[in-house]
Amino acid sequence: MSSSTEPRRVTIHDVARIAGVSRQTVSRALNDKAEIDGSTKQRVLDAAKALGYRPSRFARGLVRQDTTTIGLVIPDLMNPFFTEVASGALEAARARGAHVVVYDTADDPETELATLRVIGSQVDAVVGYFSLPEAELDRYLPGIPVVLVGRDHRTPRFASIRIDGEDGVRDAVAHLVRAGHRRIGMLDHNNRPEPSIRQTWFRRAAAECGVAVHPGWIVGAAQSVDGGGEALSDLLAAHPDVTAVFTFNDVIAIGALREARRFGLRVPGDLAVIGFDGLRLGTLVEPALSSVAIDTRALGALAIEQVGALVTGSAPPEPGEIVVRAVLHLRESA
Amino acid sequence: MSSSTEPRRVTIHDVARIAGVSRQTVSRALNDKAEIDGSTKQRVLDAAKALGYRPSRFARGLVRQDTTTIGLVIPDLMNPFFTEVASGALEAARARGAHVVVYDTADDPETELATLRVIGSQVDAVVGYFSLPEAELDRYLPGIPVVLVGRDHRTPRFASIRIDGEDGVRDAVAHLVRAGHRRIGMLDHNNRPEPSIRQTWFRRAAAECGVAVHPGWIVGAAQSVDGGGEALSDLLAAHPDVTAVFTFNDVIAIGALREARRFGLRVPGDLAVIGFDGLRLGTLVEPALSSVAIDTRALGALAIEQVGALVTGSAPPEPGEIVVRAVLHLRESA
DNA sequence: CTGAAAGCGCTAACAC
DNA sequence: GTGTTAGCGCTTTCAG
Repeated sequence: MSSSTEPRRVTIHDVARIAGVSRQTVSRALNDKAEIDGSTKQRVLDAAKALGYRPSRFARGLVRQDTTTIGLVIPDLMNPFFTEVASGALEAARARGAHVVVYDTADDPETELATLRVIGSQVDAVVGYFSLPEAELDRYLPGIPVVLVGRDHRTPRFASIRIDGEDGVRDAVAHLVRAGHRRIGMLDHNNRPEPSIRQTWFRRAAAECGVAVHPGWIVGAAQSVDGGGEALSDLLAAHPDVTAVFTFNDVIAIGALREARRFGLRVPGDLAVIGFDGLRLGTLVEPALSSVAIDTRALGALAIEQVGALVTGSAPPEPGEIVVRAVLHLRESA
Repeated sequence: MSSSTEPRRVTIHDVARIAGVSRQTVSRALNDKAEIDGSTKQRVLDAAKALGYRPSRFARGLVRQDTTTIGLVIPDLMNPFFTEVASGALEAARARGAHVVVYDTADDPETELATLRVIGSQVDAVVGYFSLPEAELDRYLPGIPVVLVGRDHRTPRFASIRIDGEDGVRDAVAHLVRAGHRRIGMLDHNNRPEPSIRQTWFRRAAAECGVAVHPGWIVGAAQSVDGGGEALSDLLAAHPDVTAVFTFNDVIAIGALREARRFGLRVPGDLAVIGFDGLRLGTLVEPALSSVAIDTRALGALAIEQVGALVTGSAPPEPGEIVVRAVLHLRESA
């Protein structure tokens, strides 16, 4: 979308000419400065309106460099988790007087790369969820402050916010075990070949609670409601004796809830379900979803704070220095 | 958040000095231009990295004015309707190579005003949901292309996208009547004193179908799930004989669904529910929500297209010229 | 292949 | 009160 097709930009110079004053006076009138005659000011304003003049944000930004624009990169706005994070980020940015350009990478590395390519010249700092290696980020974002959310940084000039759900997951598993569950499955994500860190927490917690986790009890799920349903279906087909599931996130858990209902299983009676994220959405489904909850909006706000700190020249934190902890929220599904 | 506290900006001039070349050569190296010696280029790149140089987006934008930045103003990102619209808008913007700065006005006129005050100098065009009168918009957005979503424009230089749900609502009411319902209530919003246009459509449809609408059958609801629940509770307390409800939107409908369940009512057996918006969310609840559906993502995309047209100098459309129609999606709740 | 000059549109200083 | 002079940092001519 280029503006170059337009006839020619109306500049402050044109307004000055029409109003019969200098450019400086035009500037004064437009910016509500004190030292200007009332009638002159009105004349300038009229001329500006008549010409359809509007100041160039670039020229203005160039001379009084006082606004911060932050690029917020998320994989999928339609995923309620990222919506909540974005919402918190927007609110924090507004409080700081910063502007936020939002980029949705569609959960796709190509799109993420394309975003990286254009973002550098549009914003003062970047915060978000990336899948690309840091070398790539560093390459396309030379010198630009970057805050990685949900993933530790290695590049010294970056910052990151770690999400620590280990205690929360331990509480979740302990809760299930206390309720008598011994065969607890997990619906992990299937985005990447490696198991998620959440799966690691889950296995560790199970071991600590003294319950074994059969390899077949852990199945991969696409990160969607349907994906969660299918994964539960697979799990139950192979291991109908599983009595509880922990899921990679709430979206998957909600799919599992729905699938359980279709199976004729009662939750939590026949099958207990605990998700991860603590989305608002989890309170709307029936039964309400128990979850290892992150304060998502606070996470978004924290991300903005961190990026603001980098912009104003603070030293980047150590990896793992900034942490958001997830805690177990028990509702009805377990 | 000001950058003025920083020591001093590293400019292209500094890089040129360190690399022992002219500024133009630096520019050439940085922008991957052809006419430059390989070793010179490397030297420049090294110097740039060593100094932590990064080009000023303002200076760059000033000289090659070729990127469009659109301001997207929405009342509440946490409301799934606006999330979906925003998502569609982001995707369309990406396709056009435009950048989108998102502003959440928190459904509050003060915040909306504050947003207007800063947005004008940050974006090339504005699109979104506003509650303020056009005179105010025009005042703070002088000369800037504006697209109003869900509300007709009067100011000639503006554009607007009308949402027409009249046929869809008629279909919804006709469906209910066909199913035997004669006492159909409505949960309208209670944001503003006036009844919503959706209520008007509802009354008109009911009249056409030959069913009377008792004034007490229409109650106001806060635009939230809880609000929907409370409103249904009020309605049923006063008029337990109502057998179906149409709601201002899906969020309210989902609250009604939940409340009906608490009341021990079966949906659609004891109470039929039809919402408005057609949110994804409606497919996740139990029973799945029937709704007069808008293609929200297409709406967002259309908004971006319209604003793009204005930016490139197209004549603004007439009020009511651009229309998105809502159609009845029958699922389980009616 | 590289440099010098000119200017993008605006505002902060300083004159008058 | 208003105009003049200098840039803000960058890229685009156009010479060499």
